[in-house]
Amino acid sequence: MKLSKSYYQSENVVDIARNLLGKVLFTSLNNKITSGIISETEAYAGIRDRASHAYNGRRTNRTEVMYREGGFSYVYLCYGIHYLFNVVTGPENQPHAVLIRSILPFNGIDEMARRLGKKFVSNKFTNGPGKLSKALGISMQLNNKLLTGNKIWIEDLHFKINEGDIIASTRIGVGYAKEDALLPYRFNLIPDLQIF
DNA sequence: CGGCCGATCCACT
DNA sequence: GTGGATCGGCCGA
Repeated sequence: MKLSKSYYQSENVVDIARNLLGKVLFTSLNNKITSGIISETEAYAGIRDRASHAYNGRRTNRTEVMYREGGFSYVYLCYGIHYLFNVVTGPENQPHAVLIRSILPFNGIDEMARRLGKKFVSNKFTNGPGKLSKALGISMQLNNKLLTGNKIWIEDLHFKINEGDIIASTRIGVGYAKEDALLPYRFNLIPDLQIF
């Protein structure tokens, strides 16, 4: 059920970003399992992508994990407040990553509501990269973790996604990336898709 | 060092 | 539509 190491190590990060739609992101923290169906992703394509933290081969403590082989988590603090979760993909030394931008709450709804300080959970509480991290309990302690391990992982539960269920568009918040800001590297499930 | 700013979100108006 | 929260990464001196 868990996506395998070889899944993450395939070469084309844009294909992986598209293929991750409909897969299910899990965390298991303090014996609490929570999960959500991935409904929005963005590809960050290595050292040639001006929007990527690894653009032009930038290699720092923060970005080091991006250079590992595919199948590790890359979590970082954004705006001093929000934790953003990425999937590292591709072979070693090719710093590709997929940002998970939105999930549909699936397992552990009550625990997610508790983390969010809400009485209930709906899609709109997990429809942003900072929000879904809060719901799933993702913070820096889940950085640089194997996605084939038992703290954070992704499963294929065989929800069928068709090409027509996917909308491609430009990435959010990367205006600084010049011409690369125009790349169609963002993928959404269509809004009212019936998965079940 | 100092200073700028970000792969965001929410509460305002 | 605007601005504040909040802090670590990054770059240039």
